[in-house]
Amino acid sequence: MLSDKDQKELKKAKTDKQLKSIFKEIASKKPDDFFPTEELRGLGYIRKQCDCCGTFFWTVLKERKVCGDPTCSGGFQVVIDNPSQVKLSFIGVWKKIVEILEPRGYKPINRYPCVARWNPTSEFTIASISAFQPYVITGEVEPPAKKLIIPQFCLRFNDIENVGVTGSHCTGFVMIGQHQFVPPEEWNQGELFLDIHDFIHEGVGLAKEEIIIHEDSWAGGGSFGCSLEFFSRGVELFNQVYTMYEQTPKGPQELKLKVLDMGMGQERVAWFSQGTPNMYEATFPMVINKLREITKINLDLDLYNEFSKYSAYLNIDEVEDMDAAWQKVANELGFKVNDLKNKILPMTAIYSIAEHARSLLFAINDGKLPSNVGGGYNLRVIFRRAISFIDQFQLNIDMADVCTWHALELKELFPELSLHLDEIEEILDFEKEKYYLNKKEAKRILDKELKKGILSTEKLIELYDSKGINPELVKESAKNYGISIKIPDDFYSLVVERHEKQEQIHATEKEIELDLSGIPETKSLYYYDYNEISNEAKVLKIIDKYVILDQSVAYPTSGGQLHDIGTINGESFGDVFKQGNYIIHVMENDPTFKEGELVKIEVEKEWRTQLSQHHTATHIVNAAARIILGEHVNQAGAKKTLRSSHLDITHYNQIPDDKLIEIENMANEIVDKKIDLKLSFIPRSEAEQEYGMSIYQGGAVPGKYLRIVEVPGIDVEACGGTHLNNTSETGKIKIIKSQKIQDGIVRLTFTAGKATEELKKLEASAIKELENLLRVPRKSIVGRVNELIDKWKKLNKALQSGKYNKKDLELTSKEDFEGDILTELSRLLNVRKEKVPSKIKKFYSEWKEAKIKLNRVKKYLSTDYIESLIKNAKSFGNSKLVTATFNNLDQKEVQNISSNVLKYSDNVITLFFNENDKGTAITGMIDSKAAKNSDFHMGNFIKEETSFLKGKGGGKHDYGQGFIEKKYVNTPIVVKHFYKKLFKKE
RNA sequence: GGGCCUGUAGAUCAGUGGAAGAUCGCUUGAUUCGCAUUCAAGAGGUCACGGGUUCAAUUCCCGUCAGGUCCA
Repeated sequence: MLSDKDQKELKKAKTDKQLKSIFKEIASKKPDDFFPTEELRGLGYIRKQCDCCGTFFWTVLKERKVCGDPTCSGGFQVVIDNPSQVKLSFIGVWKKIVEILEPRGYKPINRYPCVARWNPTSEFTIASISAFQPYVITGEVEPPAKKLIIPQFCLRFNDIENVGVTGSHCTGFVMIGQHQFVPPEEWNQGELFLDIHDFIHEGVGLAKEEIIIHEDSWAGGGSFGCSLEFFSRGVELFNQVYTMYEQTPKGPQELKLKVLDMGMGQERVAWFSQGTPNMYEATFPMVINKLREITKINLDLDLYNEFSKYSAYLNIDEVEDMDAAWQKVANELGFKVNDLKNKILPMTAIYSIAEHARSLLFAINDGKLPSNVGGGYNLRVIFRRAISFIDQFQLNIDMADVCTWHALELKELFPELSLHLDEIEEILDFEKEKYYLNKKEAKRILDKELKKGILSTEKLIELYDSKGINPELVKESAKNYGISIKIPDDFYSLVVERHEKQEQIHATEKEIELDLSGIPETKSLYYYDYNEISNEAKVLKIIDKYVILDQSVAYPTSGGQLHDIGTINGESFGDVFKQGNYIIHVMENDPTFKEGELVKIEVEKEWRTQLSQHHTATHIVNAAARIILGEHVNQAGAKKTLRSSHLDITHYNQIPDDKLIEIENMANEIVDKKIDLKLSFIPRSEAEQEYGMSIYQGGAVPGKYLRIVEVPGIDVEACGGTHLNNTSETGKIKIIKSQKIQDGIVRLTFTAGKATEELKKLEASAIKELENLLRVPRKSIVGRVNELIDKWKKLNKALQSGKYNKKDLELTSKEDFEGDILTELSRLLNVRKEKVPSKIKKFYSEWKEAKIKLNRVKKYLSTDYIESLIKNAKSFGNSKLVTATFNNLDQKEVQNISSNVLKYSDNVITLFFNENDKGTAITGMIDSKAAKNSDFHMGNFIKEETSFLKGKGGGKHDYGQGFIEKKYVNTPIVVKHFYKKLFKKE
């Protein structure tokens, strides 16, 4: 169908956008080749070109001159004189399409989760076709049916600010998909067109006069095709896309699998059919009614009806000056701006709250948590938007309740939404708490900052970026302080700019890639029995130390599992990795065997066993965590090494110790149940239907067949790793620690099998070490450490005063402790478990040291000694100068003696010398009275004189210290010099 | 995935390359028949942890841990 000239034109296209526009032109030049024109004409439609934009369109009205686009036909008019003959509720829309299309061979299938675990390129489903991206489209995976319809819930967060305002924007919506995946010979475009036309014409009861169909095209991800876009009353109802070609380096080519992609907003059709003032009233009337009852907000539907005609003017994407836009709408409606806002805004609040709650319900139910990173951030944003409406209008609404109502209203179509409502409430409650904490914090910071006066743009950006305080809030609070804050018009782009600047610095890493063209992919032999550790193979290629065989038992690093190590013909390899489907062994030395030779490969058994134990344990811990914490737990990453394994799970908060123990116990129970694992390869769609989308715990997996690892009754995952044959082979599982690695994700680190035993040995020896150090049996260690810390504090204090209690010089506690000693100590000392012994040793030696020091300085700190010092003081100006020379004291000790002198007497200056192996330290202080009596600057004095003697020093006017190395001058000379200077100055 | 901010007394937080602070709370004493109040005195700090730079680090630099926030 594409002429040579067309092909040449298309080949030039570099982007999807160019493809689309070139193809649109080609298709409209030869409509009979690309569009179901026969069927269109048969229905009575005539082809026309829009006077306004030039697009070709089909209509039954001879006199029509413009296409259906709102900009050409003058806005949308759904509510007046609603054109639809059939009134369909939201769920009714789905029922109707099933009623019409199921007899025509379309299989209605259940929606996919809106959290798209199976798709490596996007976090949420954003269209019905997302359910089948990428592997169905590429032909790698069989679709659940060749012709199907699906009510797919989708999330899009680019229009959040418009929700509730324009009457037709949503963050979450159901896109009903009409899809077909067939080879070219089975493709029947006319039929596909008629099916959807009949639905809208007969099912929704839209007269043909009300339908305008545009010729258009579509391109995405290198695939493209033509499309028919259905309009009515200025509203785009849906777009039926016929994806038939793909762009290749050789130019456009017909796809082996043609894809029909028709996506229709279920909300939009319900709205259109009912002619309500906005989409929300049509979609979740029950929820809106509940909100209306509780809040007593009068939803003035007539006004909203009027308002909705103009609400498109308030689309934040298109409006530059929001205030002016409101003014315009108010003028049109004959209102004062504030009166209009006062009437409309509470309504938008109600609609937004309802809409956002629905998105949250779906997203959380499907396994995403509000968070500060990734897609979870969008959930936080809409939650906070909703709750700030609740605050603003002081509504007595709980978001979790709203979710519950939605679940009820949607139960007939989506019963799964009602299954975990308790958990969703828990998650939202936690999120709410965070919001209010943040709000309180913001108020405090603003009070503080505003007291200082005006805030710079720089400061505004910082407040927003690092504390989440938006400039509007700053402006609002500033009013209370009588300060007016100027927010730059381009504030948010300044924020973005700031981020861009910092992100540019990062360079991308380059991976090595071997040229493996011409040789077959490696057959993996590690999938069935982890005990299989040896095979014979043919050497296909050797590039330096890299060896590729025709088949191998060696496991390459992948799926978070570390590679195997072993030998080929007795020669060691220390790394194995995967490039595409090739397994590449990295030899430690250049191999002596040659390409084409037959070799024997052997994998190190203990290494393999340990990794398999950790891998199976990971699945068990994942399941255990889900049992204990709830269904919202999903894997967010994992890594298995020899020493330990970690699993990142989605959970909204730190996991408390008792829960951790429960998870560990549950995991070990599963081990003790001695369950046989089932390892198999199953066609992807079969696996998805049988086990659900939660099999993609480790993320997206390519391939027509999935390797399914099943612990029957416990856990099923698509996973390529090496696994045990029975859970009992895992050995003891021990959870070492949990840490929140980011908001909404907790990392559990644990060991299994021999690693657990090794760990226990290590812990046992650490405890033994502490027993010896503290000279107590293990049960008394914690008590002793508590005592040690207490006495360490007391002795350190005694070093200042010289007064101490004799019993602080020895450790006597015999208090017992039940529980995990190292865990308790790690909590007590605020250090990680591995550092517990060294930390205790540090406290212990400092405590012992303190005893020695105390013994050393107690005479200096005694009243007698201080009195004697003062007695010997020389007069210096109007003050007394106390001097002394010490040996081998700590600087801190000298300082203590000095400050004791200052405390004891009035109007004194001290100048102390302290000799140690390296040289002489000088410390000088002046008390407040003496400081008043003279302008002597201690810091400067010490600075000058030390540097005169090649030392260094400095300080404030009433405090100074310095140091002079022995190699320059010894202590007596230093003392002499300082005396000379002091008294000469006088 | 990336950037930024924060971690100081029981709580809320100031602060600084040079002897660790405020407010509230706590303890004791005085005022009082008693309580509230007021006054006075006092206790309470591994300045998150570990390194480094420095004559001197709570302060500067690096790493770790913990919390917060923004962006794609």
